[in-house]
Amino acid sequence: MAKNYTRGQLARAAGVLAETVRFYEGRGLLREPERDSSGYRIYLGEDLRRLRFIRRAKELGFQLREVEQLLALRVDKQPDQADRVRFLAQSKADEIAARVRDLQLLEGRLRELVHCCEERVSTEECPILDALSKAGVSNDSAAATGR
Amino acid sequence: MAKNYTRGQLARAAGVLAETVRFYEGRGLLREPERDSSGYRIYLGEDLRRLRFIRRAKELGFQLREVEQLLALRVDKQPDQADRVRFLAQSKADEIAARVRDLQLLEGRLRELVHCCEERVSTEECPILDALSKAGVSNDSAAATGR
DNA sequence: CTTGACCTTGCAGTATGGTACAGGGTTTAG
DNA sequence: CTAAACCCTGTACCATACTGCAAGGTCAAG
Repeated sequence: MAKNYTRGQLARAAGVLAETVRFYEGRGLLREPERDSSGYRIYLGEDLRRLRFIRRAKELGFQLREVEQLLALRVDKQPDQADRVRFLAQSKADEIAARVRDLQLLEGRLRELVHCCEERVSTEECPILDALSKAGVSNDSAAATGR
Repeated sequence: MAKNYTRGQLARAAGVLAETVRFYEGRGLLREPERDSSGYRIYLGEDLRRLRFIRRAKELGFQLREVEQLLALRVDKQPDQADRVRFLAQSKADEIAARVRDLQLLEGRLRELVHCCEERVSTEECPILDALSKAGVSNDSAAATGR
């Protein structure tokens, strides 16, 4: 029982609009599907899985370009590209791990804030700004000359 | 030693463009700063912390509207609003926790993929699409009528 | 006292990611 | 057999978030 879907059915099943499906097809995120005798798109279960992945990944804060990269991470029986895929997968995994750490930091601050509210402590003692103070690309050294 | 910054210095110290600072000011994400005798904006350390928070939160996948909400989570000595703040902080924390779970799932899949590459296993056995298969809003039941 | 790097304002342009028609054909329920 | 609810294509429009430019003022170095 391999079901097929029309564009609208696929969209509904994945929780997006039908127009979005066509947009993703244009962007190359979804393949160009087979057509029936009257030109209607015929989608399969794998398309649904893919579309759901795209939607979920977007919700996690990835841009379409990044989702594209994630979806491209398949070896496709060309073992000479395995090293490239491995490198990309590792980079992406590390990047996600860093993101998780920051999100957990922020979550911790928010939970502290909840606690402060319960204890009616002034917010000054629960600063949320400190949650994300990692350096990153920012170059503090070059600035602050007093004026 | 409380340093002040010009717009450009603040921007550089936070890792954004000077024009972005003005844009954030217009959006209300940064306060309207004091001006010196010739109209130049004078920023303080707290502005830098705030701008860095905005940048980092954006990198974590929050929209400016959400960043605004996060930054608004202060009680400001009005204890009657403490319950509202507590509720918002809790919701946001829960939301982040869910996001973390999904990201960790995806990270796990990527690490598996790395392993598959090392072992030269076909990617068919390391499907990344399964990483994010949670239901969410999607209503599978209504679709798939075969045609 | 000029040159270059900054600052000011207002406003226009860009990139991303959809979202919404218009004008037509198809399919299915009553 | 008609009406609703789909589907097709092309194209225009939208929100979000910047990003750049023009026209001018300021400031620090040489």
